Amino acid sequence: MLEASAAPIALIDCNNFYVSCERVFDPSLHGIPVIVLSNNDGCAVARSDEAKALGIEMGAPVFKMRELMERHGVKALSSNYTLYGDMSRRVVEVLHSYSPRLDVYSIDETFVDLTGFGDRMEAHAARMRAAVRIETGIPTCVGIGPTKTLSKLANYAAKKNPIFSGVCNLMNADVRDYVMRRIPIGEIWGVGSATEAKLTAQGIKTAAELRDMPLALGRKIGTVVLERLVAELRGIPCVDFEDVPPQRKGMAVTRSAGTPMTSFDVLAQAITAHATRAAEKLRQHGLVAGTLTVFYHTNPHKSDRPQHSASPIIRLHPMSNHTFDLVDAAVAAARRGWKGDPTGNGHSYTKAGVILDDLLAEADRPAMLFQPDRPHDARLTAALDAINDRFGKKTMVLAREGFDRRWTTRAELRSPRYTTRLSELPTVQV
DNA sequence: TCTGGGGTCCTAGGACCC
DNA sequence: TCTGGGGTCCTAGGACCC
Repeated sequence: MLEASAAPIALIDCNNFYVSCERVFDPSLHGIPVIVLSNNDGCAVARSDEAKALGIEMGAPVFKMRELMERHGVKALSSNYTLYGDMSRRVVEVLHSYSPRLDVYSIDETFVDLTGFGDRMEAHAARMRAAVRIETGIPTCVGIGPTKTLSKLANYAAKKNPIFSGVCNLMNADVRDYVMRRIPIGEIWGVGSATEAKLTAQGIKTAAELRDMPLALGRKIGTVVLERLVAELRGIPCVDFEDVPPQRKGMAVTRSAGTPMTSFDVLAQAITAHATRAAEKLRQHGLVAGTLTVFYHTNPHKSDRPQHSASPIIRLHPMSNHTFDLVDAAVAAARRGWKGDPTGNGHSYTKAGVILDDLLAEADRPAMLFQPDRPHDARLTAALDAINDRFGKKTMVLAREGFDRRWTTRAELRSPRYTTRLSELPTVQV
C-alpha cells in the first residue's frame, strides 16, 4: 500500500504567529483581541482568536474597521519583523532536536520528517510541540500525513477541532477519509479562489471529492499543478521535501509610501533607499544580480483618479551587488519610466520597489574581459555593512535618500525589538 | 495552382502561498 | 486621509532559427 510505504511528514505551524510573538513579551495582550498590521499600518495580517471571533478578516483594511476596533477594544500593533524573524529562528532551533530532517517552509511553518518513529510518532510530535511552547513561548499545532499536502490538511484539522489536542495524525487511511469528507476544497493547500470556483462548477466541494476526481480532469481544468495536488491527496508524494533550501531566484524590496510621492526627486529618494536595501540583502546572501526592475504606481484603489504605472527593466553588466551600481541602475530606470515634468506630472505614486532577478552566487559570477577592477568599492561596501550592522540599519545611507524622508512607511504602533536590540530589552518589575 | 514544420528561448501574466 | 510584502511555479504566445 502506498500509505504504508510513504514516509510520515509532520507540519508544525505556529498559531497566529505574529500575535503570539507579541504576547510572549507583553502579557497584557492575552485574552483580548489583538491584530498585527501590514507595513504602512494598512491592514490586518495577523489576528488573535478573539479578533477572528469579531469577524476581522485576513487583510482587512484598518480604516474600514476603526469603529469596530474601538467598540471592542482591539489592540493593533505595527509589524515587527525583526522580532518575528528572531522568534522563528528560535522555534526552528528547538525543532532540530526532534528530527534530523527539517524543511523550513515559511516564517511560521516547518515540515519535519518523522521517518523511523513508528507508533511513537504522535507522542513524539506532542513532545516537540510542548518543547516549542516551553522554550519559546509560542503555541503551535502539528499535522501528520504521508504527503506535504495531507500534513497541511492534518494541521488544519488540528487547529480547527480541539478533539485532536493540537496533534492530528492522518497516516491512517480511514481516519483520513473521515476528515477529508468534512474539509471544504477552499481550505486545501494550493486551491485558491480561481481553482475553487472551477472545481465548484464541477460539483467538487470537499477534499475527499477532489481526491477522487480523475487525474486527467484535474489536468484539464487546472494544470499539472492541480493534477499533482490530486495525487498528493491520494497519498502519493509529488512535492519534494527540501531539507536543503534551493538557490533563490529573485529578491525584492517594495514599500508603500507614508505620503504619496508626486515629484521625481522624492520618488528617486525612495528608489534609492529600496535599491540600497536590495544590495545589502544580496551581499548578506553572497549573491549578485543580473537584472533589475524598478516599479512604481499610483493607488489602484482610487479608480476615479488618473492612474499610471511603470516597470522599466535594466540589465546589470557586470552582475553586481554593489550599492552604487544598483542605485545608479535603479534611478536611471525609474527616470526612463517617468513621464512628464520631473517636479510633478499630476500623479500621486503610492508604492515603489526594486526587484532583482537572475541571481547568482558571487563566486560564480562570470568574469568579464574588461571588468573594471574596483577594490575600493568592495572595501567601501564592507565598511558600510559593518557600520550598519554594528550601529543599526540606516546609520549610514547615501545622501540621495534625502533628509525629509516623507515617503517612509508608517509604523506608528511597533513594539520594541525585545530580542535583538540591547536598548529595547524587556524590563521586569520585581 | 502552389505558400512548412519543428524546435528553442524568452517574457508577461496568472495563480498560489505565507 | 487611510487597502502589505516577498516569494514560487506554470503556461501561452511571440521571436527566432534551420
